Amino acid sequence: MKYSHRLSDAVHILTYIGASEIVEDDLSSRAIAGSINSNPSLVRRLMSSLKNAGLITSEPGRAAVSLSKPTNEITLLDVYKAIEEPDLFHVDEETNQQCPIGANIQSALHKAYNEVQQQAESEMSKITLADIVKDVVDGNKKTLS
Amino acid sequence: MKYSHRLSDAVHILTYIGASEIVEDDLSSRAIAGSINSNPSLVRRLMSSLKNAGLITSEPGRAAVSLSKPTNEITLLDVYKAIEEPDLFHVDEETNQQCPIGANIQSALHKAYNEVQQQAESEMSKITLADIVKDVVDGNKKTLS
DNA sequence: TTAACCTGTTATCTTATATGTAACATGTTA
DNA sequence: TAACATGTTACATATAAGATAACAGGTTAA
Repeated sequence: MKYSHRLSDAVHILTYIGASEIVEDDLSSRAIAGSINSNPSLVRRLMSSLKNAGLITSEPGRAAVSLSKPTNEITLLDVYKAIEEPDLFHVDEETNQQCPIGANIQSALHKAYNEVQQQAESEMSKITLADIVKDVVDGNKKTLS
Repeated sequence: MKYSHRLSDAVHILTYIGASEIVEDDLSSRAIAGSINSNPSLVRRLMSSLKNAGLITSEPGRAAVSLSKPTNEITLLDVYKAIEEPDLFHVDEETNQQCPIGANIQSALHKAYNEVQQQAESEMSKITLADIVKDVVDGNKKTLS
């Protein structure tokens, strides 16, 4: 998945909810889809994952989604784990076990990838939805002034 | 691309070259493909990218590829940049510019993603081909003993 | 010099995935 | 009861990775 922007759209949804004071107060999937320039079904599917991860609260029939936690307690890592595959890189699991290289490269790569993954996740855990919302709100103020 | 193992296969190729003393000394694309359990054409295409990045040296007609640098001077980051798209995450570039959120989310996400990218790349630059080769060779010794 | 091998490149096919879109069961509200 | 919402599923389309084949041209050894 190289051309995916699921994570971006999921953050967009959370930002929309968290910064709803600067938009018309319509939190329907249709209104959020309008902001993303996508469609309500995509939004509802992403929201389903966010809901399963405990990041948002919603009810059938009511356009009344809300964040389950304050924006400074929702990290980029939380969204990543709710939405994306767990691993940034993938080991080729089909290497030739009869070859000394093929038989040992998988564990060597897993070890290397784990180190990169940990650093990336550590950084993601430092970035909160509050940071994103602030950047968006500040950017909007700048436009208005 | 989510299910890609191009990076793993590229590291596999470099490891095969760098640890060729523990395999039969055949460095043809056919032999390397045999270790990956793939096909020679894929190997040659990846090698083409590795060659463009200055990591390996090869000549048409001769099965005599070699590393352009010592294994401890080739990092995982070098391979990543030679093979993969530059960005781990992708910003949705189609957001609604008429919406305060849609108009400002892109730059906020770019900023956040850049921080994660930098940490990941920093970690990748610390992992060298020498580390991978060592793990593979050690793993092989363990099997033989 | 010729047969057998190789590299480097391109093209095609298949498969996996993301997204767009529609549909529908069901809940909510005025 | 009409209008609108969510939550879920199904399907079509677009994109990308990988498998495979083909071929022009270089290399090597008998």
